Amino acid sequence: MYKLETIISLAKRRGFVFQSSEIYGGLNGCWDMGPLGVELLLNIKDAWWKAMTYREDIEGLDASILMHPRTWDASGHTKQFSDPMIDNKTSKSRQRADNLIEEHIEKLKKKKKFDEADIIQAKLDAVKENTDYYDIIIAHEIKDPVSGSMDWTEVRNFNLMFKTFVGPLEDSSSIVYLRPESAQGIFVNFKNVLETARQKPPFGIAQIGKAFRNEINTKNFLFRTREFEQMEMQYFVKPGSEKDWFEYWKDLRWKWYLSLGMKEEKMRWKLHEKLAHYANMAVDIEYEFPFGFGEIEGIHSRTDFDLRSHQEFSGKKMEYVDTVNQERYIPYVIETSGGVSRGLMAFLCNAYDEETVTDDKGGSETRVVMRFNQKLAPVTVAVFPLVNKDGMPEMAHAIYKDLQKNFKVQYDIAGAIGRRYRRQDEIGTPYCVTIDGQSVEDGTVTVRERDSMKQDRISAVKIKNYIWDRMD
RNA sequence: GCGAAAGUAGCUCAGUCGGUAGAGCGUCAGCUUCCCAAGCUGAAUGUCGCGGGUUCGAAUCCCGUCUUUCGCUCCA
Repeated sequence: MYKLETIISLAKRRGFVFQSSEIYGGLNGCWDMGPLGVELLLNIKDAWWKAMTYREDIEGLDASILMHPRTWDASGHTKQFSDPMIDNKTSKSRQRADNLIEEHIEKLKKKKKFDEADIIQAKLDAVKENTDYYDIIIAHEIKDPVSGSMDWTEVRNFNLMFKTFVGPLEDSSSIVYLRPESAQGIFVNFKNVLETARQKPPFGIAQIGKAFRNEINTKNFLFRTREFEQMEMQYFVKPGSEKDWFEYWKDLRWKWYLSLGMKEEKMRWKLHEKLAHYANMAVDIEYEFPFGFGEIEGIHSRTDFDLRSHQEFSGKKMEYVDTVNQERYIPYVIETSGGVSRGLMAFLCNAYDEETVTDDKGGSETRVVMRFNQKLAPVTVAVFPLVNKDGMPEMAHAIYKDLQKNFKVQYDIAGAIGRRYRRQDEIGTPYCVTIDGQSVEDGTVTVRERDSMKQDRISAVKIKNYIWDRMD
């Protein structure tokens, strides 16, 4: 297991990821994709888009980030997306008020004080205002688990949605939110897509887009950021069939990561024990990062919560009418939701490798190799003239220009050939094409494969097919 | 948000007692080189995170602030 700093350092050194606004000291938890990072990012999104939408039952969508404020009333975010927090003045610890009370109830149950536990539970269920949490905490003398003190502040709300204003007047009537999830853009367009794309359940809508959450704190490089991108697909199914489709998508999404070279031993399923208000089944795919396992994708069975809620709040019917079987229903939804930059970070960690290589003289050194899957590698092929003379640069450059029509290619003439190979290893380029003295005479080149460092001599005109043959 | 640590060249880091900055690697130019980073010559790159204070003088001492890392907390 390599350290996260090692990977961040390489990401910076080679132009994968930079800190946002770095020259001004950076902005907390915001990151920019450099020249190689953006290629990797686009390759991940492209692989996802093709896997999800190049099939008959899924349509694409790109919804606006700003949405009608009522959207968030319907989705539950206005209410549920703000956490009631309470601070302890003695220990300076901050707790979620509702969690604090729930823990207290658990403790009482362990002590077999069921009567008191039930009373508090009933009060907790009836909470309407933040002061209600406070009253429970004071009335039942709930102490700070850190200090044991009861020196609490009032309960305050921490809203995780970014606010901004539409139009020139910054008053409450013009408040809009940056979407905290991209899913709602799909739900509000359910009927539009259903009709214009002439689909019927089971079918899905896929979208890649940014979402924003004003997290209390950001963490672990790209893992938790306030601005992030999601790859989401909402699959609409007939109520009653959701369990089968849930299993279907679990299986497919797991295999998608494997198909891009993710190591299965680094992945695991995490079952949600506490379900969100909208879900009846939920699992995460987790990847083992250097700091531990973390979610990279969630597969959730969202029931008809979202569509039903939008129907209620908007007054527009969200039903599918099956004219053949003469039935109408609000579809159930299976959601697959992956974090793009979390995925990128997982693929970065997954690719990073150091190996010891020995040279002719018996010395040894460390070779840093990013073992990206060929579909994800930021640069697919690099072209080098072996030496900078005898017609080799000219031939190499012509091959470079030709490969550029189909691939992301680098041309490198600087330094010894071994150095150039290593530069490509460090950014994960799967193939290096070298033009040597024989090339100029018979039109063949050597293709060097990144992981094995083995070389094949092939005709220059066959390079593209050579790469494509290995792409699948 | 709390606690702790850190921030000096692109990266990794050194910098003594306070006297206006260095190394290795990398990068760039040229030479050399017929296959795996180590040859030769030369070059560029720093308001020492930012702001203030103390001092004749601050990378160094003090205060504030920002950022990062770790631990809590949080992650419907």
